[in-house]
Amino acid sequence: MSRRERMRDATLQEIKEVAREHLRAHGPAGISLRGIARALGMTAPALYRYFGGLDDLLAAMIETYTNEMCDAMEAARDELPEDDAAGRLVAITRTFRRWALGHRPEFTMVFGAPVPGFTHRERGVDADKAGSRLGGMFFVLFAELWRRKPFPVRADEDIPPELGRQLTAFAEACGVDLTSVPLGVIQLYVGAWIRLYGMVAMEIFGHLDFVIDDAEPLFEAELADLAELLGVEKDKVR
Amino acid sequence: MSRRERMRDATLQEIKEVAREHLRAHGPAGISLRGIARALGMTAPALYRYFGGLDDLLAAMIETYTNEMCDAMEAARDELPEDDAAGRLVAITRTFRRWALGHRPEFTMVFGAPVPGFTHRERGVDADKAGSRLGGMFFVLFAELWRRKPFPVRADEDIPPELGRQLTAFAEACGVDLTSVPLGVIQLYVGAWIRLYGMVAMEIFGHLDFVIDDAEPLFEAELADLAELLGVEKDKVR
DNA sequence: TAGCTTTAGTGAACACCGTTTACGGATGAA
DNA sequence: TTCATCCGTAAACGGTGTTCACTAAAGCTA
Repeated sequence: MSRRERMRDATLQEIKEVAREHLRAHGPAGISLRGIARALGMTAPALYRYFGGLDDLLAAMIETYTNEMCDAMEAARDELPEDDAAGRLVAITRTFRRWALGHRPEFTMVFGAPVPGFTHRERGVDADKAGSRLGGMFFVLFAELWRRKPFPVRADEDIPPELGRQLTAFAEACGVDLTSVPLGVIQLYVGAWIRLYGMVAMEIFGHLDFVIDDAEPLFEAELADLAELLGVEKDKVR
Repeated sequence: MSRRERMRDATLQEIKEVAREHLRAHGPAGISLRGIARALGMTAPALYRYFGGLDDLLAAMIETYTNEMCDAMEAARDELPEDDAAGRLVAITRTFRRWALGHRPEFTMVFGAPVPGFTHRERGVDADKAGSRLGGMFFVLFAELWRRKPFPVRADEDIPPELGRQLTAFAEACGVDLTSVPLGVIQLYVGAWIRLYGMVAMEIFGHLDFVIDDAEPLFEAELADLAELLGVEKDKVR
């Protein structure tokens, strides 16, 4: 790695660090190329040597944060033995919320409403990759849990064909073979993921303020509900 | 009402109309005082006679859209007889999603991540009012449904005291008397609201794209699940 | 009707922003 | 030593929210 490459990499990293500081200090809307450049003792156009523009920087940030979050969740998962799918699922779920609470602006960038024109252009591929990694993480554990100790799910014939088609396509994209897991498991997984997202997003975005002041007990109750659905013993949750 | 007041009210309305056109054409980030003023044949500072600034205008827009959405839902509800709580609940739920799909930018403003500095300052009171109206609408139907034909819920003693306290406070704020409805109903309601929010928000924000292309079957499946939980007959849903 | 007050709207200015362009140096390779 | 590559700058364009001093019209009052 040449000297030049090292230098380039260093400032690239520095840019992302300062960008994060600004994000944490002033929120997603407080990120500006000029501001970052100023903090770095540079001028704004210099940043165009490193990013195609503001949107590119934001996309890179989103990718970084998504991976960070996934890493945190995988780390929490790997603290438990591989055969404890239930424990791992619970750990991963709690970590998701904890990470969100400790990284509110980052969570907002990753899981909030995307800025139009930004969404489908630059984000596209990367977001899908990140989404699959996260979604896949949960799904694999779901499938694992079901294989070890099946929990009640909707019968294949009770799932509308159109939904079944989509769930099948998703499972295939996750690399899970469909012969070992019925469609109902996939549907239950998607439902659980929606509940988890809804819970945390509402809390972070302040949409739960009108009903509740501290969301932790509610979250734990929801978690317990989900665990019950999956046939997880109560002592695994508490 | 004086002539001046009528004039003032007319331009005020005009401003909000143009603002909405810009919102629908260019998304939430595309709303600018200068742009609106230009479309109205005015200059930007003139708008300060009507709104304290951009944030105030955005807050007013959010309030308008929230009320519109609630109106649409109430209208859908009132098409069914008062004693058909189940049917009303289903109708209201579908209307929520339909409204969101037909008003994506508006939904994003109302239910997306708030801009910091904006959230807790101007929004505060109004958002709470709107949130209660919407939340209350669902909750009242939930309570009604349970009173007519109780569905299984968590026993009071199985709900952690801290959560119970918060649920109680919420029910009181909604004006529902607690003697007629157990805590479990409130908890189930909150859970259902979270699922509904999660489902629609993920769809609108594109966070479901990696798993599904058309969310309608999934939504209907989730709705059927919820209906089952509430002991609603299958033919009420389909 | 004359005079005064309130109000809507303007123009200029300030301080930001993203982005493009042309240009200077320094670095690295031949 | 020469030459190309790359990093960074300065200047400029067009956009933004917001403030301030100001004008002109509308409404009220004596």
